[in-house]
Amino acid sequence: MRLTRYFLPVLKETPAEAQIVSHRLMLRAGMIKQASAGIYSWLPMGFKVLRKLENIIHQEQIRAGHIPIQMPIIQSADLWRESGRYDAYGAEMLRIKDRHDRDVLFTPTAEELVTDIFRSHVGSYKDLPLTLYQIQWKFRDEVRPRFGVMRGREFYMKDGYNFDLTKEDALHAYNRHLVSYLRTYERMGLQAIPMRADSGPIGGDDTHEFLVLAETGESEVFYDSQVTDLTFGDRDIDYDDRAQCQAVLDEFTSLYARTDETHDEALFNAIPADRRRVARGIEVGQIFYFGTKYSESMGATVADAQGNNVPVHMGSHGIGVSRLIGAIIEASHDENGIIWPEGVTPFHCGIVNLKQGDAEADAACDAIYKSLTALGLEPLYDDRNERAGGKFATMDLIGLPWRITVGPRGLKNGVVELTSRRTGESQELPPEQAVAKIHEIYQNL
RNA sequence: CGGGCUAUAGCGCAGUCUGGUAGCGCGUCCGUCUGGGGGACGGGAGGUCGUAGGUUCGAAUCCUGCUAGCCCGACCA
Repeated sequence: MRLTRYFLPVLKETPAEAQIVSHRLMLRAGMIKQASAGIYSWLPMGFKVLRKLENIIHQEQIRAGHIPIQMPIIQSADLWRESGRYDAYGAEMLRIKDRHDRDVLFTPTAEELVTDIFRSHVGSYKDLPLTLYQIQWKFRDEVRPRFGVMRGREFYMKDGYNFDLTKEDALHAYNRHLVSYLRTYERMGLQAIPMRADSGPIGGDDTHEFLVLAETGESEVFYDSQVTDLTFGDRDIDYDDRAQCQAVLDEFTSLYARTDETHDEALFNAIPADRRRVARGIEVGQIFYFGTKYSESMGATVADAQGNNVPVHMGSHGIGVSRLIGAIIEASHDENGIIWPEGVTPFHCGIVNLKQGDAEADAACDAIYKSLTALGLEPLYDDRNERAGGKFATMDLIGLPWRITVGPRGLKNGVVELTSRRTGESQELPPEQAVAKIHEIYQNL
């Protein structure tokens, strides 16, 4: 993409309404525009990142054997009365009347709807296990939205629901979700620590929240420092292998790691003092096993092998997609702007032409642009007639992980500059080698 | 939902106390010179001062209602 043909409304100054760094940077980098309190339009670059996260989530969910669907955002109140949550949910649920004066609502979550789909079409244990998920806009009418997309009212969320014959099967589904979430967050360049959590209004027995450590996190967290040494890496996983999935869960949840909701001072103090950590975290996902809570109230049963109708065991599992963008920026930025991890960056690299209009510099930039594009990479070429300082400032702000700087001075020696946004380190090398290097970086991702 | 604050050009702000020609910086548009970390000079465009009413010869400024947004708390993915 050529910057002169793109829509990237960057701001030099910070809008007054933004307090925390991710909100400020998202506004300044032209990713979002507030439409009203807690509701945002996603401008091209923000939308691009959102799509990248979504793609990673889809890939990892499908890899785990889970099946994508899409459910409506406006739902009838009837189903919610059936589960008893229409009255239980409270003012956070946005209730609307349609033209026939029927009660409808903007979905805050979809247990009722997915359970209705299930009970309409599934009747036998032979159809299990089944996990359906969607990535869809949700609405929770927060009393006080804040922190930009991290605590909006409208938010984009992956929500998945497993249906299993037995508790053991459902716990395996729970473990599958934990494993797939670990992989998902790592691909996004994030460390998200599973912590024992409280089940809240969704209800249930087993639940873990995934937290990204950040000073601006809304939750206070307590953990054993060894937990941050754990990485999933590129290990092979067989999602049908129960023992293997269980082993991953054990590995990642045995060390002490809890939010303030479930914090246990005595257990925490049993950790060697030098490993005790108290910090703040941003919740970016949560997994639940809640058994037959909805299947019983809504009659979601299957015939088991003996021909008895039994309620299915369920769980639900969420990833806050839009808030993840805020979390990634909170975890990865400096005083000049965002630093995108390679896995989620809106463009793979920036090309800065230091002297727009100079025949040689223009030609070299065009050639680099074409080479990168031919390799399947997406560069952002700053071809504006701006001075170098302005172009560098924009690139730093929007945070592309790699930058190729092209100027007449370097071209005289046959070189361009390749710079890492994260480390600031630069190397001079011929244009073809810079292209090859970028290609290599993304191939190894 | 309790407490506090704000609303003036695209963004950041001054002007309000003490009523009298609506300003500054950045951005933006045109031109010239520039050209390796937000450059210089010259010339433009852009605001019914959130909204409705009131006081007054006269209201961005004083008074009242309303709306929107922000911060702290309670709540929450």
